[in-house]
Amino acid sequence: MPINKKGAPVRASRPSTGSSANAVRKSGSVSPKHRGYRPDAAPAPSDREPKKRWNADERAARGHSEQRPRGAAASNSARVGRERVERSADGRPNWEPKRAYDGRPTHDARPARDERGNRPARSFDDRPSRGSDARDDRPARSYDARPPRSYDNRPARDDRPARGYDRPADRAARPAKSWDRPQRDDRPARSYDRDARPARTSDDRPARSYDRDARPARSYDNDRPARSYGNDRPARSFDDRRPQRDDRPARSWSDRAPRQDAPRHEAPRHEAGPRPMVEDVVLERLTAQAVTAGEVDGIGFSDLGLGSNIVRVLAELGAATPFPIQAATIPDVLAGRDVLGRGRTGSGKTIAFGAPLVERLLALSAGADKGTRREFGRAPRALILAPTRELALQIDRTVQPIAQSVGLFTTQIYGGVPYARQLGALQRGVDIVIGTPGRVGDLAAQGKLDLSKTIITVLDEADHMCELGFAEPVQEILDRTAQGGQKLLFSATLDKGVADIVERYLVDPAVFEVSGEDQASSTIDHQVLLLDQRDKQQVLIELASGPGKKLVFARTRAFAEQLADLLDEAGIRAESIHGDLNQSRRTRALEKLTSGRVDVLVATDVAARGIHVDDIALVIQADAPDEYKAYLHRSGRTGRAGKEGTVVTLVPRNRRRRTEELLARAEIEANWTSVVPGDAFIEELAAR
DNA sequence: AAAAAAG
Repeated sequence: MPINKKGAPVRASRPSTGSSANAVRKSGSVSPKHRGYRPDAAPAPSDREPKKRWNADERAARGHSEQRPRGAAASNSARVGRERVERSADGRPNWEPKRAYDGRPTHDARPARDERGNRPARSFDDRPSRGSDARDDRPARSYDARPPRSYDNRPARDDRPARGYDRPADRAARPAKSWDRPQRDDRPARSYDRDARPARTSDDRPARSYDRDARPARSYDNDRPARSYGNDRPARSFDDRRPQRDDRPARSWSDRAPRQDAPRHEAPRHEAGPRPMVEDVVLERLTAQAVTAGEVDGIGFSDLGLGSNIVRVLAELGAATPFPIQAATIPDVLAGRDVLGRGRTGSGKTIAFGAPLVERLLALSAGADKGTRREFGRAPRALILAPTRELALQIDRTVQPIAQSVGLFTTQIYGGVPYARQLGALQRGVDIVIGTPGRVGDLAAQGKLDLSKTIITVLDEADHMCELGFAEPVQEILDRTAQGGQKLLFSATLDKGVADIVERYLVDPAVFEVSGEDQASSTIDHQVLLLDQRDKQQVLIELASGPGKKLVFARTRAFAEQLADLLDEAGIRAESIHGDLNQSRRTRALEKLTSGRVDVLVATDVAARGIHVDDIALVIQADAPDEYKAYLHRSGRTGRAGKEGTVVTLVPRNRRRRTEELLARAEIEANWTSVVPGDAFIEELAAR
């Protein structure tokens, strides 16, 4: 297996130069007969023998440098790194025709990468100044095989009527009416309806309108009386809540279900369809118990019921006093209740479930089986599932020290890495497993991971974990955990998408969110730049050229890769992270951003959720996301823990409408600006 | 249609 089937074509073919004809290239462009065949890029494809492309003899015959590793290492590196791509002597990938770079320095000018693929630190002096003054005398750059274009021979922009996107009044005048879409009723019934449940059709629901005004007001403001489910429960206070629990009328998810004033959550979901409108209505029941920031003033973690060891570790982790979502959920988690928690991105959800989970495990083992607590080969008693490996790792970094402080052990179980180490840890025995659904389910099915003693299960990014590709493996895993075990579901965008899981696995869950934590109160400034599609890459370069850490989102792996090259080529050190990279590359890319060795990370949505990197001041969406939740999560990589942040979304004019709708659904007020490359406003954003 | 998650 010389080359990984999935990753290699893209990787191996990727000129590290963000080059022209690359724009449309992806693995699909490989002809079945010619692995790596590049009709549009290769100088003379016909002179290249299929299957011998990576053959050493041929390479030598073609006079290429011989740096490419052999054997297994070769195939691996071909997949792994853009720096491993074959280059001819001038540093240009061997398939790439010589191109005029308009006088810009080419690869020849860049220092060679060392053995590990790193280039020596770049000095900012040896590359062309990218100041705005210098920009004009640089010829326009073309990245996708278009003829070079100068801004001067385009139709003069100034002649066009001014666009009003940056005028608030303009936007205010536009009613949010664009999403009262009619098509719901003729869509097909949901495919994963279970037999046990009656088939649902949209007909038994009141017609849903997406018109904001027609919907029952959804507000998380403090000025609305706390929602109660038909009973006048006394206001919650942290001191007297526990004893009162028994007096409360039983509140169960299911018997609250047929509410008339809210749309039923069982709207059919559709694998195909013009747009996933269904996911847009936030589950209203989640507003059940709102905690305000003021409510938790003066409360410490120990007041919430956490032990001194844990409190000390939390302080070391930088959490001296609980955030609202933590204050809200910790007591109920400790009490053994199922909990649904919604807290804005960066609001401290990991500690909200991690700390009480450890404390509760400790409490549960304090009794009879104290002696067996560290028994060799013991089965884990808690499981935390996350949608990406990076997130699982990150959760472990928070939970592990907390667990360690009370003598409990965690281990990470996720894919993309060898089994041995994970199996070894499981054989020794662990208390808390943190992982991703694939490998966890794999090991569980193999009998290597015994979940039957798992009495606490956490779904982080729970709404995502309940979506199409995840729901099934997640449910299989949940089915293996201990009957009646405690379930904790957390997400910044927790919505009705979790209803199936909740109905099936949760009992009388406590539902929390933090009131006032909506987008309006966020510390994130949302900017939308309307531009010509063909200007996107240049504008991206200008945006990314400022100081500070930036996270760039692209919609596909190929485009993420391409943009990383583009930025690299433009003299901006950039890494990419996406699912086509092997785990060590992914980890390294993220680590490079965290450590500041690169300022720019170009990512697919693999990095959209949960990933915390300190001090990302700017999130750039080279592609707007498809879904409003993705927007919220992506933008939530900045503005964390109350810090300021800016999100810039690049929107081609033909996607304007769609983006407007998306932002409206996300309840985000963005500032729209029409730009062309070189605009001072871009520079201003880049400088933030 | 894409991305993620097992290999």
